[in-house]
Amino acid sequence: MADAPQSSLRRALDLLGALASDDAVAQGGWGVNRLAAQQGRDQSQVSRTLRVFAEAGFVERDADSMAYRLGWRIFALAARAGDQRLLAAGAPILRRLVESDLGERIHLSVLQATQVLTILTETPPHAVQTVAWAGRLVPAHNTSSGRALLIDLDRDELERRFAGVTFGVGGPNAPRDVGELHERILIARGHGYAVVDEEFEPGLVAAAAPVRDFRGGVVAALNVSAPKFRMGSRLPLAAQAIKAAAEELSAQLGFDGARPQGVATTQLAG
Amino acid sequence: MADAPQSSLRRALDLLGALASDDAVAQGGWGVNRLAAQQGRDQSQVSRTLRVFAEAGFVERDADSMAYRLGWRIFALAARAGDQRLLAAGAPILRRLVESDLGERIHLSVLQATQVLTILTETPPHAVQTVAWAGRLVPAHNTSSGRALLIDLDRDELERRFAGVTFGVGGPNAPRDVGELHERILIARGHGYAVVDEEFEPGLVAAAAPVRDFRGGVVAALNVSAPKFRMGSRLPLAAQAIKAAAEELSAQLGFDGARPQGVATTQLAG
DNA sequence: AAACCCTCTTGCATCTGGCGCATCAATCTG
DNA sequence: CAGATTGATGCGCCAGATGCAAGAGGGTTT
Repeated sequence: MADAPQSSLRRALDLLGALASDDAVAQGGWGVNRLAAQQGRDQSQVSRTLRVFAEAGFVERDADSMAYRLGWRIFALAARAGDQRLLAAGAPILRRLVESDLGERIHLSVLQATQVLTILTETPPHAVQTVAWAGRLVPAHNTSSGRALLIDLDRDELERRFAGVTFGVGGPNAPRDVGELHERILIARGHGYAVVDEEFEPGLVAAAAPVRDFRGGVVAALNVSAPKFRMGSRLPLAAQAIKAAAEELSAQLGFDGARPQGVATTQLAG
Repeated sequence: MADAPQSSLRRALDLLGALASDDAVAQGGWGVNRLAAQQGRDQSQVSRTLRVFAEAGFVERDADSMAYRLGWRIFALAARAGDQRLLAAGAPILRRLVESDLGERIHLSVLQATQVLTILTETPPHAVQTVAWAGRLVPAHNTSSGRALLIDLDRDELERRFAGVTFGVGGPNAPRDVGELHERILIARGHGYAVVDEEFEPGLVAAAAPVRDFRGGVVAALNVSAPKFRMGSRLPLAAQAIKAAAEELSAQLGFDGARPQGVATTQLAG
């Protein structure tokens, strides 16, 4: 904690993250006190910071409850954030996958440091309740999406990226260190898709394939996940379907089959 | 210029705004220098501030051009708070609609497989009896809300989605198969709103318009329904009012008018 | 009614950390 | 090669973020 450059900005941004948490959303927003307690900060600072956010439209305040929630500005920015072509081209592909072959949850996700951020989800009709996975962060090392997103990285890059990340949480078969992660990535590279069997969560299996853009780098991952009892034997087939769909999506992004050597497309610190 | 509390945060947020400008988006992001010049700030500060934004995922950097653009994290925040915002922004719009122009029942609903789930209702004071529509499920194929929610789907997607769904229950004019449903959806797409005349229930007419979020996809439908004897001739007018309100709600959800590419549709003004 | 919460805002002294100048490394130019 | 342009960083200075404590509403209890 010796160094703290721009830390006040960082703390301010954390407030936005807190307002997007499950609890805060479910409760229709949080008040200043609640936010301050949750973030371990003084109420006065939270109050002042939120005022600036509110003036800029990043948050807005419920007139009755005094609770803050994310404001119009965030949504306006979101429309211009990320790769719009990826989203536009991805949506119909997800819909098709979920309606036809697989009938299980389909996700499109991107890499964020050592985590996987789901940006699009499509759930089949028979799903009881739609859990909103969009916007959620999960570890990259024990998920199929993560391994698809990391599929081009060599051992050294993995070591660097996962330095300081604790492995071993999740399902029974999760990789225990970078070495094991690398081994499984090599297998995925051989197949062109990644498969996990009870790594992220007990009873859950999944398959994912990388999506590349015109530069050849991996920009996203398409994946399917389902309970093992339902998907188990069909998993290899599902993986093939996912791979084919990912290749189709890649083609729409201008990928011509040639992948460059050792070029990371998006660099993210973490 | 006397007081300047939290002004550094304000300046930082302005950087995000600049990155969301048409120019910045069109050029695939801006570099540090360009941003600094445009904001009238020192390059060093912009550089340091953007690093924090990047670490938090609010912006990301193109590895080749070094240009910053808005990151997925903003998208994720909006995705997680989307439902909350739909309710929060929707409520006053429903209230306003019911109090002014129409004076009939207004509903906000979402799609659940092949059915429509109503999540918000506003009834006029003179309502005979208030049936609690919120939480209720009705078919999508013979309701205006349903057709508004399905407005982007092409014939193939409809076929897949409605495979195994029995049509023909409801009012006298209900569509009899997917083909007829598709025809009526095409009409709705042309108008920007859907109208039903005694399809769901004899004697009932309704109009609905799609609500889109920052992703461009349809996330909800706004609709008005009333007895034919009371609404009949005013229906086209009511449909226009609903459409305008739906567009306003869409704007509050970050929809910027750009529909996802998918199937190119007729670009209608007004 | 006063007393007692709870909420959030605000005044103020302290001193962190944001600021811009300067320099430096790296990459494109001609 | 020099020259221009890019973005990163060391450093001294003081704007401004911080946290305490007091104040102002708004409820609920006694």
